[in-house]
Amino acid sequence: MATRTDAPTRREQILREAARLFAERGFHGVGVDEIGAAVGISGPGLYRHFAGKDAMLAELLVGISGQLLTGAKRRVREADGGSADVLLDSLIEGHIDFALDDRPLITLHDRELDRLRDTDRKLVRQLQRQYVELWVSVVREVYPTLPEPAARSAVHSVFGLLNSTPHLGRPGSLPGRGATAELLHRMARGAFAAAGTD
Amino acid sequence: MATRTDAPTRREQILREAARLFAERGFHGVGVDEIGAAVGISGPGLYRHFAGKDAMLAELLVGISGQLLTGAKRRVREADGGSADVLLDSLIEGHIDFALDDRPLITLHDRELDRLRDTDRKLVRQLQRQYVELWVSVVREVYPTLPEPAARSAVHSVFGLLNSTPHLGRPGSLPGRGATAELLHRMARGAFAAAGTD
DNA sequence: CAGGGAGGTTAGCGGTCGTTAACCTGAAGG
DNA sequence: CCTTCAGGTTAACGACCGCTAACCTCCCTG
Repeated sequence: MATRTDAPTRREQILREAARLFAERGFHGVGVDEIGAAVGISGPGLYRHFAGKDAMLAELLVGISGQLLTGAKRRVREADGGSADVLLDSLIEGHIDFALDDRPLITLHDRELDRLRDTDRKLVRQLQRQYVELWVSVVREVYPTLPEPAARSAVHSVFGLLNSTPHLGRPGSLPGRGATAELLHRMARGAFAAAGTD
Repeated sequence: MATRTDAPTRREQILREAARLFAERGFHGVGVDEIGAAVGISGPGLYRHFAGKDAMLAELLVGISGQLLTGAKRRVREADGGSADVLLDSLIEGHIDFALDDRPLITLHDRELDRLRDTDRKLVRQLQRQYVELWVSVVREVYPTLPEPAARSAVHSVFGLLNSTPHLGRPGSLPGRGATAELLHRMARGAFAAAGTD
């Protein structure tokens, strides 16, 4: 067969397996030997690709936060001039896609942040904050009576709802990806609507 | 028999601090010396009260799951003969109280389960499953058209929403405990309503 | 008032972990 | 054909961690 569009580089392979293992057993619960074994090399061979175990986690978390924020900004741009209501649906859809397709990353993203070095942690926190604030502004446009602190709480809570995908049973026991995505979407909108209705 | 308002025993003190530390830095990220220091004794002194570090986590997780389930069963009993709608509100209220008052435990409860020994993990899983199924049956009574798999997914998602309290900022930056509880309650009901409306 | 248990202490052992050092190898390039 | 180098290997080091051993010291009680 012809080479695929992008053969996954070894770095990406390592990051993928590291994410899975970190999500399963926690950052401190996984040894570098295990990560190496997961990609067919062993232990110290990883140091040809990363400065250390911390660097893998940092790259994962920065990547996640950046990807979420970039995607959200793109959606805002594409919806320019449209209704805030449609934009909110778009944001929800994007977040659900991410939560369903990259469960290990979603798990890491709100679990292992404190294991980062100061500089990396601040960067991730900043990206996450921008993402939240973007949502908050859209939510407040859809529900103008909702005070900002309540809107921010509501956004965090809806993230909790959408990020519950890892608890939803392994893919296969679900009613199907599309049905699950739609259910989550409806629930998120329902939650926001309930928050915005005094 | 035991009086109800005892001064916290050393065991309880240890469990409390261990829960906080485990939630902050992860089970593997906390050393026994730190736990000891948090209660004013040092390291190995903990072994006068617990068989080991694992035993502390086990007691915490079994305690959480059991407490949630017991509380839910009590609420079902007290609501006997009443409407399922009121009962669902009662369950939500109980879960919110727990999520707001014991944030470290809520964090541990869905994060460190895999660090348990087989026997303990199975016990915790069983308690959690009973708790979920209790919610599912109540939700299906309130929204009879909702299929069981969808109801179960909805329950897990609402747990994700309610358990988002640790992300809501330290207590003090919130609009107040009562207002936060009410907001979470409304959002949970809104999410369920959206799930149950085809 | 002996003595024994509850609840501490410090020293240290054995194992694990992240990381480095030193070495190997196959393929590309002039 | 020789060199270079990316990408591996194994050995080993130092730090840390969970836990045990050995010992101490109150306080309660018969």
